[in-house]
Amino acid sequence: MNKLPTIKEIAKRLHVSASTVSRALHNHPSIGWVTTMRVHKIALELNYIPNQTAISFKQKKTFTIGLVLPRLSEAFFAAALSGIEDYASARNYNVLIGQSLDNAEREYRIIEGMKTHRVDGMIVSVSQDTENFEFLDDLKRLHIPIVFFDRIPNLPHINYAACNLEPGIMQAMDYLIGVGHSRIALINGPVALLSTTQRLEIYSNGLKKGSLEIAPELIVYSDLSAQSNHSCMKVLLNLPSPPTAVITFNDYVALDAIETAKAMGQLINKDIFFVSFANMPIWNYMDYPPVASIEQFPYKQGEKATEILFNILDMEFPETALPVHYLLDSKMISRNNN
Amino acid sequence: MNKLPTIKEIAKRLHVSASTVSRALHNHPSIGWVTTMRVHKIALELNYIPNQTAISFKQKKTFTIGLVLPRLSEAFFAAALSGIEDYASARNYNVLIGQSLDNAEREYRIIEGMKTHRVDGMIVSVSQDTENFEFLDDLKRLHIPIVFFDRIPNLPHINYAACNLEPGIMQAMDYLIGVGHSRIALINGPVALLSTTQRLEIYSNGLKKGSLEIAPELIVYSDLSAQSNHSCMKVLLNLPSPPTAVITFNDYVALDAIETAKAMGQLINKDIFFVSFANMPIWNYMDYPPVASIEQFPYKQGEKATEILFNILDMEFPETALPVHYLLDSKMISRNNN
DNA sequence: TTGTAGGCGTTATCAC
DNA sequence: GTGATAACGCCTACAA
Repeated sequence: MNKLPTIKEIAKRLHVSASTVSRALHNHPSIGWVTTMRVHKIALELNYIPNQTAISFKQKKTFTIGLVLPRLSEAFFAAALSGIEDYASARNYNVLIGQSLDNAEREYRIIEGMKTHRVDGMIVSVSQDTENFEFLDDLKRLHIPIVFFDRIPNLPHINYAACNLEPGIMQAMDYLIGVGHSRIALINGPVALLSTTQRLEIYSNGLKKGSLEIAPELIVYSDLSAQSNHSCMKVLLNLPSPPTAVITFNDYVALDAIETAKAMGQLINKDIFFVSFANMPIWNYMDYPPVASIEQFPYKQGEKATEILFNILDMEFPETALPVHYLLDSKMISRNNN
Repeated sequence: MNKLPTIKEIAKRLHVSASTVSRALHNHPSIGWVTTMRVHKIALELNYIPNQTAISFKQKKTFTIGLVLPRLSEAFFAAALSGIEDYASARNYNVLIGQSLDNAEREYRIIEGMKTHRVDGMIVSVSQDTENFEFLDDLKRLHIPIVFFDRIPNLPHINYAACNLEPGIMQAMDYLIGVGHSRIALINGPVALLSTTQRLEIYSNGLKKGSLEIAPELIVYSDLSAQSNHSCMKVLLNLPSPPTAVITFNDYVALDAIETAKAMGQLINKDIFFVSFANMPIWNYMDYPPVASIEQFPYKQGEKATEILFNILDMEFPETALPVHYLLDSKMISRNNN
């Protein structure tokens, strides 16, 4: 049972003290050039691998950030994760990941784990049914800064990176109204979500701006299940005066809605037009894509959230940091090839 | 600057020793019922949060597994990650993640980091150009078991979970030949990948089994870039006797190939048929999906890899563990609705 | 330029 | 049942 080489082991071989080795390995200027070289040489020979658990323990710093996402298999979050991992790894930080599956209790357990793990910071996109935010107090006590991302709880004094839906939706509404649509529907999401409220509000403003009346029957709510998406679309098409354009809560809703519309004999981008949120890369390959997507740049959002987090981590007195709100402007991507 | 409560702090308050508190918190049977209760009560009052960095250091165990994937934004790997995270979190393990972006050097650095981090085990899907596997020696020295997954290096004595492509491809070949195709092309991947060789071999066997000749001009190789995918398909369609069916390396290749075929005036699932690997959920929404997909069950593969890893972690003498090879049978999913 | 000593929070061993 | 003590590997005043 041969043990792993430690700093002490290197010290013994070179007849110097452990502190000298420690300093030499960090290229501390106070250590002589010769000694430093000799230490590095032996370290290489012995294949010394520093023990991060000891370092983390001593330094009270793990070089790890915790990331909590609702669902890793959703393209949007996978892209965000990618951006976060990129940014963190460039800063030599590790990413500890947890998926809540939109379950508040699971989410709580994940955060609990990350607290005991003493991650240096957290990035969280909260689950749909999270109502208890007591964990924020603990995080404060532990000096673990947290940045929310995309799914933002309605709380004061929090850091977040998110998308400003306004520009994208307004562009889409302007466009739709501009080409003559007057019956524009909205398949919205769960009312508990902030972004649902936002969509509704901006949608209403868009109609107003275009001098159109709000028709309550054109606003429906899906719980985001496939079944619910389908039935929403069905309801809309069965109206006495059905919509000619539909804005859907996200791409997954759009997929289902488009499917339903086709099944009900509608010609996509002819009889009826769709606008969706998120812009899955895959749309480019589809035959009946939405006429426009409202791009929310998940990768960029992830990067930005990480940047905010690292800015806080780099501060000398993070506790004095003011909350940072980063709003990335959404943007309409048109697929109208007239 | 009020410090966080530690075991010592609890001990002081109760006028007992730190050892007693530690044991009580773990509900050790040797500690009296009353003491145990009192400790738990105070711990709750003080909101004691155990310091995992200290525990990891002391126990030489981090309750963390390292996961290295080529690309988090690929649906296949995102699904696998989801399976791995599920399994690990159910066992109260954390997942540390790194994406190599199919870059051997990046991958090396990630693994380096996970070594110093002293993860308890690793799951790796190697990058395309990884040739140096010296890190395996270090991992052995560190007693960090490693399980390879999906992308398996050609080395002896390794644990892995992967998909056996044979059943899926054979089913697809049988099907295609059965309905009368005799010009079946293969758009294969980079020759460096084991799975490329496998696809070629099984494809050949399939032809032989169906008493068809191997036509070398029907076998082309893509570097998996969109451009390369497109040009592969173009080459095939420009043959004097073009294929009527094409098996593509994966879904992304299929997307491009189908696009090219359409652009060149081919009617999908009429003039020409496609078979692809992986079965992205999105195909169900597409108008011209491949007639069949060879499903590789990424979530399940991820779960299985994790299961293998935990079996090793649970062993008393893991160093004596024989390599475990888990091959999940691929399966053809038909979209033929005749 | 280098060495000494102490300690981070927890657990295991041994003693009582 | 409980306590005292040492140890894990590393870093950092402070001393020399």
